[in-house]
Amino acid sequence: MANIKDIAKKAGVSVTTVSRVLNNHPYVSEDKREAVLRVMEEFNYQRNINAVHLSKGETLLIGVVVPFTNHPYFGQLVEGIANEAMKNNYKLVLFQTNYEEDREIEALKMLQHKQIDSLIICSRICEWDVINQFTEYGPIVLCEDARNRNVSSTFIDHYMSFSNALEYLHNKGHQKIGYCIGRKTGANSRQRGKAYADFLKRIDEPYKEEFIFYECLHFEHGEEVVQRLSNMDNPPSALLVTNDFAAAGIVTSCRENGIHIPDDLAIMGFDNQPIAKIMHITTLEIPLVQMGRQLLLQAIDGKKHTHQEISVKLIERQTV
Amino acid sequence: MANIKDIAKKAGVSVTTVSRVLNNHPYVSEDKREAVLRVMEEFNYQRNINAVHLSKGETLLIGVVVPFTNHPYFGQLVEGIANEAMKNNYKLVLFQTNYEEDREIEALKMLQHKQIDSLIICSRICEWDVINQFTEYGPIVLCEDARNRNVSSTFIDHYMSFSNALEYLHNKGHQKIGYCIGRKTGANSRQRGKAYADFLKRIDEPYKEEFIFYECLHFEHGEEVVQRLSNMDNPPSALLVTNDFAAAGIVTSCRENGIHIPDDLAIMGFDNQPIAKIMHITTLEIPLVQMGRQLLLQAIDGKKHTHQEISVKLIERQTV
DNA sequence: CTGTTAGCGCGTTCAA
DNA sequence: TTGAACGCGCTAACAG
Repeated sequence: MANIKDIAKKAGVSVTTVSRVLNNHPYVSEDKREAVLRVMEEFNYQRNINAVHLSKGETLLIGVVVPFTNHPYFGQLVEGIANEAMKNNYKLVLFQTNYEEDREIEALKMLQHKQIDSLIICSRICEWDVINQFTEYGPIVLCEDARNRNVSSTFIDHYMSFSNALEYLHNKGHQKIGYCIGRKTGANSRQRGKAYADFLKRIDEPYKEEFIFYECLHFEHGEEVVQRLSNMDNPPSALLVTNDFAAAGIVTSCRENGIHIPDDLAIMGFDNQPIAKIMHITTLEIPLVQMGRQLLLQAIDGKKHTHQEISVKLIERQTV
Repeated sequence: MANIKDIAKKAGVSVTTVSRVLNNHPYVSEDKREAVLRVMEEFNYQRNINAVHLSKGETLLIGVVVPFTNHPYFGQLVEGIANEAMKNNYKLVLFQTNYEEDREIEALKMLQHKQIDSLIICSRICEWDVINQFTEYGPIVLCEDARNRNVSSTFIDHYMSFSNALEYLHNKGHQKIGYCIGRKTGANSRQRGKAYADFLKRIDEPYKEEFIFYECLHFEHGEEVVQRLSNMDNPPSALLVTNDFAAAGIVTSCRENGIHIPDDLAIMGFDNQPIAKIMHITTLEIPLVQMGRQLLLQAIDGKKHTHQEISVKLIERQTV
């Protein structure tokens, strides 16, 4: 493939001049510019981006770390990131980690090696000391409260949201409340767990491990939850479900099993995905697409570390 | 940041030797290797990947074009691609196109400019003449029957599958059959449309435009379908729904509206997503994750163009 | 086993 | 306005 030197020779100018027309610099006479352009056309010239990257030290690539691609929560988040990336002429490198720490480290290393300009971590398994080792190499943006850290972040106050949701259920007359969540650990999950424990103390209810359902990520997991619920002597009368699809699965499964919602069991979802509307699920709206946008903007800003709290909204429907 | 030359100087060897230990080449004495490693440690040496890319002419990056990230069909496909990419030490650059041709062209141009080694197009809006302009720059892999083209492909025989599915419904006693699909055009959609038209001719039924439902992508679209169905004087008695989530939405919406499945309306889904199992939806299994794997392997093979047909399997459950 | 050297393709300073 | 020359950091052919 022809390179800048070939073009220069053929057009009878220096590589510098070619480079100038390539980058729309001033100080190139119109005739030379045209000559260069003509030769480029003739040779079907393609500039080698990697050489540009090497020369400039940036790639216009931004890494995005997600545990799973195939999940509506991350799907919406990535959608927001992708849209904003497009607008700003950045491309995304997707890291699907399955919550394996090595995959996250790979992503961090790509930042270190300058193959990506910055890194957005939508959810992580690795500890802070790991991330801290890489903050010097480029902007890192988290999707969790990281205000006291050396990175940027866009986040929800999960402690507060969860507390409010629990309070809401309590005000509706529920005393025995359980919750379904994706995973046990994780910054956001821990916040929610703490909110739950504190809430129980406040209303003077005992903490029951069996009222918490983990690995609740997809629609199909609703069935397992209802299964377990049916086998309980003293099941919760309300469930906070941190994902609308899982909530929809629970609602569907309840119908099949003759469990009436909200009378027998109240369900409160999270995210306000479209499915929640169709199935009339009361939910806490989290503007994921907008959060994605924000994450990307922080990633390309990179100036200093910023932190943006996003607020949630209760959407009352018919499952509570 | 220290570079290979600094390391060489400090370690008292040549850059070549440093490069050799960097790439695990043989022919490096143990003491020199150790000396180099020690200096690297000391300087916290980071190799500049872009320089490697420039030198080698490859990036270990593979582009993936999808219309939407946030869709279970593409979610599963990308999951398969991502898993296989991980195994082979490739990373993915994600292009979310929203079916805008310009976005697809951007991806093709990144191939042309060698920022990615090859490109997987999961679904496209652009015409073949556009793609043909880029085949010379690197392997392009499509997720549709492209056997007579200058690319590789992994595909389903959608004409055959759709025909079989229609035949199955017909054998179950259905004469008035409609279908729901994502979009009007697109290679796969056209194949299905043709199968549908041919089938109607075969059973001597008139082609009714109102029996076809477009833009049926998500769970929530099921509601609209059922809405339209309810307003028909002479609605179809069976529906082929090319997406299990949309099928699930239809099933759910039917329940709410007192339409009994399968007696009033038979539903046949596609993909065999987990939701289909939970909701007992009869469906055509499409091994998307496996297809994703295959797509990636074709992308990194690149030797010559290969074409792989994937077969589907009917999963009988309770909605037909 | 080791080092010299010539690229890879482009950006950019500096002098003209 | 222009171009020579150097630098970006690394790989690999070749010579020793």
